Amino acid sequence: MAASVTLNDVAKAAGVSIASASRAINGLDNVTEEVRERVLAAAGKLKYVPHGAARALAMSRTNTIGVILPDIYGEFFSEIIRGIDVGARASGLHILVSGSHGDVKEAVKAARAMAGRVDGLLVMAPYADADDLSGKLPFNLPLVMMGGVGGQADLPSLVVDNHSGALEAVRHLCEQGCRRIAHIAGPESNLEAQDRLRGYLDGLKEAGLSPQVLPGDFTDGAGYAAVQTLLAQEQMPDGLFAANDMMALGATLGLREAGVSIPDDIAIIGFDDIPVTRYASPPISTLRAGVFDIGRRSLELLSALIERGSAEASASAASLIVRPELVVRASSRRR
Amino acid sequence: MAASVTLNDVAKAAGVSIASASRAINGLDNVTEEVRERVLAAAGKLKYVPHGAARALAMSRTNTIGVILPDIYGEFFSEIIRGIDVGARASGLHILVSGSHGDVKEAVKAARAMAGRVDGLLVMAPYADADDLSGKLPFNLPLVMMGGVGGQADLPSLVVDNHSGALEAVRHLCEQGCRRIAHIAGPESNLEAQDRLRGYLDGLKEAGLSPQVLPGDFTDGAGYAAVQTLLAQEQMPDGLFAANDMMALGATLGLREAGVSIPDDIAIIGFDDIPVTRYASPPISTLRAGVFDIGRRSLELLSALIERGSAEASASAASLIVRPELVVRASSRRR
DNA sequence: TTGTATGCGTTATCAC
DNA sequence: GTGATAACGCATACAA
Repeated sequence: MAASVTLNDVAKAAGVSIASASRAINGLDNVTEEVRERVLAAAGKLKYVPHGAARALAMSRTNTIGVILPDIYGEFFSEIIRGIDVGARASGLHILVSGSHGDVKEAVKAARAMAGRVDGLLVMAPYADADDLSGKLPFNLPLVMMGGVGGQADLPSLVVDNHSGALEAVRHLCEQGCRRIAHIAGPESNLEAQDRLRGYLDGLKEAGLSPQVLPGDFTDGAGYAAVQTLLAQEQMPDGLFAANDMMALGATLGLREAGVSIPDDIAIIGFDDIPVTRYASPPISTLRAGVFDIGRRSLELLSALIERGSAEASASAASLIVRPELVVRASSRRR
Repeated sequence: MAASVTLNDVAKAAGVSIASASRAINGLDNVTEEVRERVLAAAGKLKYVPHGAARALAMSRTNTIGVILPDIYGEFFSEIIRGIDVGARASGLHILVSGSHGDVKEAVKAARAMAGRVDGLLVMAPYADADDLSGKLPFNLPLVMMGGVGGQADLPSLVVDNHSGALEAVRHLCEQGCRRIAHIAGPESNLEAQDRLRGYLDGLKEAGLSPQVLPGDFTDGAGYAAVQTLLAQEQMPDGLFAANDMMALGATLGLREAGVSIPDDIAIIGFDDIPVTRYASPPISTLRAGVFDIGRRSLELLSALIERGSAEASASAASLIVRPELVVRASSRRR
């Protein structure tokens, strides 16, 4: 059922060999103009469409890259995908996506399913137990890791310097006069969240302040819940650093509901700079990790690896470390 | 380079024929337990991973569906993808995505590239000149159209009743006491936008009001720009219906900047119910098209077509029409 | 320039 | 139960 009319049919209809038909269709120059026209005409009439899998098998080239993300939707991942898409279009590559849903096993399974169907892999797996990946992922396929912790399995990767970003967030809040700075953490098993937490703790130590960490899971609901905890305390913090923007957003919602003024009563800053931060009221300060760029540059890196041909190059490539940039908006600007 | 260790290698290492190796790995029952263990052990040691393209070619089954959207990121499409992803996981299908970037040619090109690599196609192409699709798209592959206009090329499809949704939006604004209701339109070539515009015009006629239509392109920037036009008028409208939520969002931003009160000075309603509408201030009223459900149900429909096997079934399947639901939030609630 | 034949990695149909 | 072997649809080295 799949693809009924084959190159063979076209060749037959045009009265040439299958080889000539192939050449004509692929635009090679060693075919008479007359033959080419006959073949193309036949192909058009029969509505011939090349069979991707067959071509991939014959050429061992798919012009497709596999993308494995924790999820394939939502503000954050959507931006990553946008970056990848832009890069992919530039390189003429298609995208096979898969969500690992926070599970390493799923990620490995997805990668296995992609073998032989992609020319390279772009994977983001910020899981604590991601060491498993190093051994199970590379089916000698070019591979680029996105995010996660630097040097993970010393694969080529693009990582964000989460620690220094968090540090900067804390320093910024201090500069705005905050003295009691709380932190809404990301999932405990998330490596990036861990680094951000460490940065927060180091920042507070540096400033001689005492930390307060609330649990979170990167969702706006968690931000909202954390704020409820805060509101129940005898004393509210005057600064809040959320491990990502969605939680910061949820926090502002809860705070507004409670009539707490932002940034006067409490200054807020998030992390990632997803688009929605600009639409919030007040607009949320954040650390721009360049989510879009992470996607785009990862793809460029991968694309280069693919062109260079060898999967070995993959093992030698250096990791790019992206340093997040402080973006101050109304949620934390006091003067 | 692609996938170096093949089934042949495994068979050789296990000292069996390639046929037995295949059977053992695929869990068929006609193999000795002893052979199976030997094969699995060899496969594990050699890190064998089946070659997707080869398997697809041999089985003419890819367990993958192709998804073609105008774009593969952003609030709206991200929600569609989420729906598709949920359905796909349930059916054990992988997803090959591609953005057509508003161009029919691109969509066709993407579809061609997917032939032989997917078991079915899910396409959204709300373009005015999408008639081309009907002839060029179906490479006798199961196909489901998402959105667009109903009965487009009488392919099985899932469409939103944009006209009735728009009508409802206008009626709602009227009920809130609005007398001068403006509309920010979507792209002229977009079929869904056209229907929403028609619904708006019909609604105004019904209420005996005179329309004002501002051009737009579904981006927040367009909403913002439209508001600037409005602000420059001698008399502002007291109701605003944006053809989608992003434009409504941009409009509220512009209005807030100008110190116009929402909904007291002007009531606002959008269309689609993308997640960000809830985070806006004030939260934006909208028509819930069930973006997520469109994705999920489209996939279910496609999945069923694939199981049923025939591409012909595709031609007989009926179209599902989704009627959007009015969601009233603070941006248009006056009492 | 054109056609023939082989291989890509699997599955599936046979005999054994 | 197991092992040759023929597809699957295409590209290509080689021969003509």
